[in-house]
Amino acid sequence: MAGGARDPGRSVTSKALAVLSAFDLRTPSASLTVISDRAGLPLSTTHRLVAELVVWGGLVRKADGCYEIGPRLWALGLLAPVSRELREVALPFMQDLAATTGENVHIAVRQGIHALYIERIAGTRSVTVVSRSGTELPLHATGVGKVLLAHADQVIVREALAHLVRVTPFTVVERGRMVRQLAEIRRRGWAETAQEMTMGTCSVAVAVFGQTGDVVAALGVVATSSRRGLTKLVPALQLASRGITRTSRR
Amino acid sequence: MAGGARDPGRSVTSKALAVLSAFDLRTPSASLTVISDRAGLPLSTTHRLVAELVVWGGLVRKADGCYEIGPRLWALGLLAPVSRELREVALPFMQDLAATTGENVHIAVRQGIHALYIERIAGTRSVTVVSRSGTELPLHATGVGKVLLAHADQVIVREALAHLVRVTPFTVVERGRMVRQLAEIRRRGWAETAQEMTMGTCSVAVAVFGQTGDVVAALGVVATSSRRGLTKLVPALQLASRGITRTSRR
DNA sequence: CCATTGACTTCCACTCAATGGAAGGAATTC
DNA sequence: GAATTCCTTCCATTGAGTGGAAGTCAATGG
Repeated sequence: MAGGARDPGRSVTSKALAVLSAFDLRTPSASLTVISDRAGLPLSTTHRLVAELVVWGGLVRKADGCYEIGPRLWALGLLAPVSRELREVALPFMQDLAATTGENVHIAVRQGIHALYIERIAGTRSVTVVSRSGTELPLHATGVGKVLLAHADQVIVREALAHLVRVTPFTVVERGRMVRQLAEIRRRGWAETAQEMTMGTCSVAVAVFGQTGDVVAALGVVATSSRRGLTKLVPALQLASRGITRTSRR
Repeated sequence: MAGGARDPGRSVTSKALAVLSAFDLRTPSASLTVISDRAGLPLSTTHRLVAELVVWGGLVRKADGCYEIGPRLWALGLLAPVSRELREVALPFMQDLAATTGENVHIAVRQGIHALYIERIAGTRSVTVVSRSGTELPLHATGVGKVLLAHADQVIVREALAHLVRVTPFTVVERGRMVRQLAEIRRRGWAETAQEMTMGTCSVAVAVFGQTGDVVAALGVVATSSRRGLTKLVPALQLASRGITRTSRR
């Protein structure tokens, strides 16, 4: 009866990965039907793939029947260089920054034309923030993003300048102005934003260099303070950035 | 010619997962040949699977040709409950503990008969520690492990008591003594170890409760101090534990 | 300079593992 | 108790996956 009406051109692996892709920040937990919908796969196929992922430990079935990402996949993700090399080294310095400044501290790397947030440490003044580990935000509207863009390849810069999406009324969407800002960031060594991503919050950020002198990440502080107040934190950020560089790749 | 000599009884998915399983803490980066060896798959099959994983973003190829876990897999792992619910909530409390006590703070959950370390915060006195996020250590030889075991199901306790492996000369390997220690831990609300996992380091730990009153994790401090000194930190640990419970599941 | 080695990539005819519609359960709602 | 929702199992069909072999490329060394 069945069997014939396959979905040609799609590998088993791609289907298994589609199942995993069904999970994201807004859908960290999903029922079989939801997974099947989101992955665009027949229910029976999804059922089989999910079962295999559960046996392996990549997914876990909760009491209510919904599936979640399992510890095995979590532990595997920790092996990624962003976690194992960057986060591991940067965390103590970020803690010190958060403790002494009282503000939220971020570290991010560039992923295409987005800033990928690796870690966030909440300061004591704890502003509510949009970013979380794993979040991607546009390069042009965030402090860390501007730093990463200022040190990116020309191809990336051109790509990013072509997508200056307006997020708030203060987002810089004029190419010429952004180009001038990027030059300024390279010159003075730090970037700033004022309500360009979220209304009511400002940020400053500096580059984190690898042992070879290339920019591997950006370290930033986000707060509700005025720009003036945040600018004072630049020396502390630069100190932490140097510490991270010195500590990495022992 | 070929084609016939398959490896029957093994699904494509299981092979793809075997490729991922080739990566671990000791092998966070591997060449195609190494992956093929570790996964027990023919080179050409490995090649195809790896290529698909790279396209998806689960693996990344470095300049030297070796593969590493990619950002996509890392971000996916962050969706696991241990990270999204527990770590996210516990981190600020752990930071405070590390800042005020100056010692290394750990949080771990039980995974079978092992303590799975979720996060470690280095104190200012920074002892070198064995644990890292994602590490699994025996329940009976660690402070957090003993807490988790003391509140575990009888089936688990029996299983764990059957595997009291000696790690150091001070590891508790006598069943009767361990049973008495577990009862004591339940009674007074905290566990301690003295050089039972690593020579020269001691630890104390307390349970972290979920909203329903069940033990979901264990919070501990590891240091080179004497047991006497560490015991003083129990109230601080208990305070942090309560804070974590209160903050979770808003 | 060419032989050798090792690591990776591509090729292709064969075949069995994957397929997915349908039917059967189980639990919940109306 | 009928309808609905969600999950699980079944099975004949077939094309996606297979892996040995041959080809490519770079590095080593005689």
